[in-house]
Amino acid sequence: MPSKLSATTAVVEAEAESIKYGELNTHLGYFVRRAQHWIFRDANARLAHLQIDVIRYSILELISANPGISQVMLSGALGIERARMVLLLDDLQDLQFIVRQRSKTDRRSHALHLTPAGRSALKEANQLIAAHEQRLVDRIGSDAYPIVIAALAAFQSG
Amino acid sequence: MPSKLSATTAVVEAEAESIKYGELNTHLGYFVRRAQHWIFRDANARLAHLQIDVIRYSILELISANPGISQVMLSGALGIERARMVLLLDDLQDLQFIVRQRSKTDRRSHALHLTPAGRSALKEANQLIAAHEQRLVDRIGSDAYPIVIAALAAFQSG
DNA sequence: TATTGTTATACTCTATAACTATA
DNA sequence: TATAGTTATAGAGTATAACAATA
Repeated sequence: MPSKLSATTAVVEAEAESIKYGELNTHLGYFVRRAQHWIFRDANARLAHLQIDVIRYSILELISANPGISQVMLSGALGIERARMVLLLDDLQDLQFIVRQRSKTDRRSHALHLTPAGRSALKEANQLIAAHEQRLVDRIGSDAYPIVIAALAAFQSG
Repeated sequence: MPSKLSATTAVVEAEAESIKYGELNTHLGYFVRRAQHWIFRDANARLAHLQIDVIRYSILELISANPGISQVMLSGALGIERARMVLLLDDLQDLQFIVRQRSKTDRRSHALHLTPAGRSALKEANQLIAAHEQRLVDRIGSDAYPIVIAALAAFQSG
């Protein structure tokens, strides 16, 4: 940490500190938005060299946990429109991390699977994300962390 | 609540329930994303008839709490690019909720103020948001709620 | 030279609608 | 008729760069 800031930076920080947040200080949505911004920026930076971001990582993880899952089920599970999922899966297919197989029981749908390269990338991603997660624990406290996860899980449905 | 679901819906729900979330169940970022989606959808629906959303509401609240604030300070406080802030303020000005005044001390910057209509809209918005917030408390529990707010406040800086 | 507000551009994400092939 | 995947389009959000007025 620098013991001395430039005059410009000091002024900006002093001004930022003097801002009053009013009712926003009592609104969960405001804090959730700031937290998401911070978390995604940190996680995306860690995943960048694998050429994926947290959204594409989540897709890899879900295919890994549910081999042969269809595109609509994947879309529903992650809250992503199926039209957008097509493009995201195109990216992962271009990286040769996944394959789309015609379902044998319903020829309209694709059965999604990881390739060996996809499994390897996911393994590394999970290590990077574990380090990221530890940083979050350190930041909010190991006592509060499980409470926050349990509380936010209330928004899983509906 | 319907006592009976259509066959199609029942199948979809059964499939959705059988999905495994793997490592995602241990990642704060995943829960934060789902929570933000839920919270913003609920809050935006409540604010819709005032012709604003949560972002524009936050701007009104910050101008109210900091009369005469400049556009860059507002941008910095809310984490919105100043180029985007211009268009958001245009919207609020078109609604006649705010005015841009030339600063007397620095003619480059605008001093932002609420109009009477803006104060009135903000007052109603704060009531709508208070009801929304109570719904959040009910959903995550009044014991966990302050812990979650305090924990997520750790992402305010940096 | 640097900053404020502004305009412009490109990219991403979201939301819809429509098309095809299958069921 | 309905569904899975796809394509296309429009609107919103994000990120940059550049410009005029002002400091």
